[in-house]
Amino acid sequence: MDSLVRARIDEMRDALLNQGISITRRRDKMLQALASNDRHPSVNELHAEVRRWYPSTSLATIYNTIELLKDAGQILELEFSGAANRYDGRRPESHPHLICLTCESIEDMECESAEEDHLGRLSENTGYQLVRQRTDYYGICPSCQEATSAGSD
Amino acid sequence: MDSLVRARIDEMRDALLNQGISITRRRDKMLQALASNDRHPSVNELHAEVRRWYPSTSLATIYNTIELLKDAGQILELEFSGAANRYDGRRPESHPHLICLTCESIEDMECESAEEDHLGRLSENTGYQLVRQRTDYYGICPSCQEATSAGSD
DNA sequence: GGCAATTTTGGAATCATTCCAGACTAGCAG
DNA sequence: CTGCTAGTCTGGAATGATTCCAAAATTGCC
Repeated sequence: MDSLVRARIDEMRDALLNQGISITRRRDKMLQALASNDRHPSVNELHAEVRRWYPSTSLATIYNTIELLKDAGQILELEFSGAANRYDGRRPESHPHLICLTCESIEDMECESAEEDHLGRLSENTGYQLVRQRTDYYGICPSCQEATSAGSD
Repeated sequence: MDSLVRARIDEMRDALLNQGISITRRRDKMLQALASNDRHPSVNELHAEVRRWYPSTSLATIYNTIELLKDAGQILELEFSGAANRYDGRRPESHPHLICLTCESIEDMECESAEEDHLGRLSENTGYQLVRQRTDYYGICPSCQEATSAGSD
């Protein structure tokens, strides 16, 4: 297993332990699923993954664990109204995403800037106590563009 | 009525007419509600407003009109999973918002930069055909901060 | 082994949104 | 004025993600 993945799992685990939350077997599998999946999985995908090891796992447990991780600041939730929410457990801090309107894939956008304490500065300018940010770019991903142009001629 | 509001209504109306969509009385009221409300109303609020004039108006009509406006590029939809979506009919192009986690208010963020053809440039960099962007800042608005500190001492 | 606290389950409840079939309306032709 | 047609609107049912809840299961500890 990738050492970065392992490090990330430990980070999540420690954060939960620090809040007095025990790492049960299901929760452990869920951390693994989150740390090793860069596709920004939905609750259903996480459920399916954990179920591969513990088939009796209920959806409620997945939702419950996500709640714990949110409280611990260890997961980023991308909300959608028409579709299921998606989760980023690899990089829990605010960062921009590229979202394909066709295949619903989501990937992290590499972003040079990320100036230091961006939220802090904006908080001063706006008077808000800002705690997080959401930035998403919506469009058609390269592979869906190909698929479309291939079919059209 | 504010002339900017009136101009915005005409803009939406023309956009719909250009697509062969007629402006019925309910739709007209809805355009007025959207153009004159800067609080980023939810479907329920729009429904209540249109109902003041046409009490038989059903929710489906509101959703339907929103769909028409989205297709015409005349409304910005802010999706949320736990709460109702919110709409910005005054500035349909992508722009950042300040969202209060306590009172759920949403306001436009004035933003100096907005460099020319930002999406176009990012499209080249990423390979995506980007069509819109979502940027939201989440925090506690000034008046909720006051309310909290007032109650705590 | 037994107790107490926590975790998990499964199903019901909630709620925004979508879907749909039938009722309605506006505008036009005769 | 009457009837026709296309488009609009209604009300309620269906959908689906999420939340809630009480009971069952599990865990850690004495």
